[in-house]
This record gives sequence, C-alpha cells and structure tokens, in this order.
Amino acid sequence: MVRHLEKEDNFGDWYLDIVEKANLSDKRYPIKGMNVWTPYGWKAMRNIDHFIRKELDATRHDEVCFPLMIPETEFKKEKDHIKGFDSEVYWVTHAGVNELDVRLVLRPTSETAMYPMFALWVRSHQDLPLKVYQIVNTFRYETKQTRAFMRVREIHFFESHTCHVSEEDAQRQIEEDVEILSKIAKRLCLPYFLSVRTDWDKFPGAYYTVGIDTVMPNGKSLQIGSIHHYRTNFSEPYEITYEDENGEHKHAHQTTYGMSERLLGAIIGIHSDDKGLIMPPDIAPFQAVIIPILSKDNGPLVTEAARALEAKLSEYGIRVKLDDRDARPGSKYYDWEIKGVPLRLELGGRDIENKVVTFARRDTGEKGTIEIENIGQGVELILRMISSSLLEKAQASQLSKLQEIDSLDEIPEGKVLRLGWCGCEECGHKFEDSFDLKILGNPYAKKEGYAGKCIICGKDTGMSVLAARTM
RNA sequence: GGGCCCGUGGGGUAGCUUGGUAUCCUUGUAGCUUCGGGAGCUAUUGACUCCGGUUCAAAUCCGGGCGGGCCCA
Repeated sequence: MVRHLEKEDNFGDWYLDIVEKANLSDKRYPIKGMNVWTPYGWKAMRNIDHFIRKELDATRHDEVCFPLMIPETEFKKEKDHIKGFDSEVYWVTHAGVNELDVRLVLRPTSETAMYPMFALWVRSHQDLPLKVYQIVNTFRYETKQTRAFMRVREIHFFESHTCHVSEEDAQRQIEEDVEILSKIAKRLCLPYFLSVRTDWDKFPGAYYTVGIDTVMPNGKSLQIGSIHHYRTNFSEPYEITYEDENGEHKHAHQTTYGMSERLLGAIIGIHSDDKGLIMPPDIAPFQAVIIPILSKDNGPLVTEAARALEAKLSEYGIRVKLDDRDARPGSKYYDWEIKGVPLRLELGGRDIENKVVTFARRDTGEKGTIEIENIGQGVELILRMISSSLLEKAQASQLSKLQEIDSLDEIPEGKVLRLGWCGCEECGHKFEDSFDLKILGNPYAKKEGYAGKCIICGKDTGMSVLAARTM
C-alpha cells in the first residue's frame, strides 16, 4: 500500500511529495533550486505557455528572444534596478582562461538586455506602441529554501515589455494586461487578486507595481505574476526616445508584465486532494486516459477496441493516452489519479457489448457511461464541466480565506486580511514586523470606498490593504 | 557573513556510539499467472558522495573537498 501525506496536515511536505510522485520535476540535479523538467511537467508547462502565447499574439504582441547574458555596463544604468538585484544575480567573470574586462550577468529579468536595443528600434511615434514578449529562463540566486516551481534559481519565465507615447497609453496597456490575465487564469482554473504594491515592495525601478497573488490551501499567499508601470524611469537612462508629430523628441513610457512557472506551482497547490494532483483539463498533459479491462477470452478484442477509441479521440482533438501496460486496472487507476488526469475511460467486455465507455471524473469521482458513437463530444463536454467546476471550487475557497479585520487583537491564522492603513511607511513596517505578515497592497481597481482607521496608528483612512503570510 | 546538522541501490531506510558478511520496504527487469480499485509466485539488476589519513581491516574513527538542509545576521 502506497500512502502519501495529507494535504491539510502539512501543506509543505504534501506539496513536495506530490511533485515527486506525479513526476513533474526531478530535483536531484546537483544545483540547489535548479531542477530538471520531466516530460510530464514540461508538457503541462508548455500547455500553460500555449495560452500565454495565444493571448499575447491576439493583442498584437510580438514574440522575441534576447540573449541570456547582459554586460555589467548595461545592467548598471538604472540605479534602483541594480540595487534591487545586486545580491541575487549570477556573474560570469571568466571566458576560457581569461578574466573578462566587462563582467556579464545572467538575466534575472530582461529590462537591461532589451532596452539598449529598444533605443535603436524606437525612433518615431509611428514605431509605437512597441509590444514584445519572450518566454525564457531567468536566473536569481535565491538564498532562502527553494521549492519546485515556487522558489527556484532558474526560472521559466514569461515577460512582455512595451513602449508607449504617453503615460496614459502605458496605463491602457496595463488594463489590457489585466484583461489578458483574466483569460489565461480562466484556462488554468486559477483564482487570483490584484494589489498595488507598497512603495518599498515595488519592482526596482518601477513607478508602480501591480502584484498578482493567489492563496494556497494553508492560507499563505503566493505571488504568481506582476505588472509594472515604469513611466520614463528606464527610457531616460537607456535613452529610448521618439520623435512626435511636431518633431519633438520625447522619452517613451514603458510597462512590463511577468509570470513564471509559479503558475504551475499554484495549480498543483490549489487543484489537488489527498489522492494526488488534479490537472485542469486545458493544461493537462493527458486529458483522458484509457484503461482497457481485459479478461481471459477477450484480450485481443478489447485491445483493438481501445486502440480504435484512442485514435477516434485523438482525431477529435483530445489529448488521450492509452495505458496498455501489463498491469492490473486498479494499479493503473492509482497511478493516473496521482498524476491528476481529469478523465478516466474504462473499456471492457461489458462496455463493448453495450457500445459505451465507462468514465470516472478525477475531481468528483463521479462515474457513468458515454456512448461510443458520440465519444468525442461526450468527452469534451465532461472536460468542460470539470474545468468550470474546478474554477468555481477554487474561487469559493479563495473567498473563504479572505477576512476583514479592524483590530490587532483578533488576527486569524491562515487568512488573507483586509485592513485599514494610513499609508505611512512607519506604520506599514511596524505592522509587517510585529505580525510576520506582508502587506500585499491596495486592492487594484477596487471601486467601493473604504472608511476605517489605520490598524496601527488609528488615524481615519480611506485606504485598505491586503496582508498575508507568504509562501 | 557567522553557527549547526546531514550524505548508504531509482525512492524511503537499518547498520555508525563499540571498525570485520550492508537490513527491510518500495521501484526496475524477466517468466508464469491474473485483469471492472494498489493480486500472487519464481528468478533477477541495483548503493556506502569524493580524496587523503589511522588500522591487519573503514559505511563506521580523523582531516579536507563536493553536494544538500536548517538557524542567526
């Protein structure tokens, strides 16, 4: 009997266990925080990337690919930026036997790689907006404990970078980014919330940062992405200027948008139970698995029918896997449950006689039959139901973990808190340090007003912030 | 930056104090058999992190490297 840890008892160990048992990543590579993407994990990540590409292409971003290394001289042009990343970049100091005159950094993010080139590409207002993105690996020397997909040193990363004629146009880009996020998150069945980060927590060099966070089952928040407005903070040192209609030279206003493999970490954390993972159908490497049920006298018949079923579903566009290993069905059920395949299809003598396939939903355990005649539509329908049910459940769970407080006497465990804050840095730090909580920021685009008191100093305030323990 | 702990088949472990044949579970492989919720039988592959020292003899003791983890700043 193989047992695994229970999710509610100890989320950290449970997460580790499931990543290993579902074989999503191999952490035995001998560098801390640099794990190997296994075929199963990589398939899931590529499916996530697929939706990112789809939405960015649809909003007229162009995919590019910049070099991994950045010369120190370019890296140091924006002062806050270098200060923010100083302690966590990898340096390349030698080439062969020679020490380099100009050291190279492995990109922790690509602003400083792209912007010298943007300065060459952008000349006229007609070149704007410039909207590019890339999906690459970035490097950050994490000193804290690393964890597959959630905190790593080599990060599979999506980043988009845009240049605009004005601050307003850049602001519109940020709104578009929020739209894009909602579409991608729906595919991944991921609930999330947006907060404008505090000044001391914004991206180094940014005018402001919108953090994208989600809540793990243990009530800790996990940042899964961010959107930044740079104004002209980078275009000035990097001299990204354009000539407007009147012949005047102006600095471009810039934004960026980034998300990483943490999206996969969040999916694992949120959609799963004590039996293992539950993959959202849109990103599942295999959306359905076929388990043939053989017996003494019908072996060849069932095998042949199973192959036909696989071909039919595959032709219909379903990612399907026929498990024809020489093992007993029960053992196969357990294997695919750990790996989170959304739909299991059983095909045995009984089913063939009745011209049906028996199915079992991974998320609810519900069983039933689908007529072979309409197998494609039948499977597609169930996958869609699983997808919306996963999203609903996750949203309800997130909602149950949000709690408003107006006093420091009653700080609940395992919740994301909403509380009043006067906005001054002193109160903010005092709150964060005393309670080991992080202020995530002011809810983004929250229309309803807030009337309350700063939870530290008691002053009346119209601003609320979200705060949580972080993963 | 300072301190502490740990490295045994693919995974999880016993053995280390008191030096002498490396334990158990799981996994892998082959065959037989079986197949509607982790079957069984038989055979079998596979490990002491590396380098040096002590010793007749080192997984075990000592030193160093490499790798990993934790705590403090």
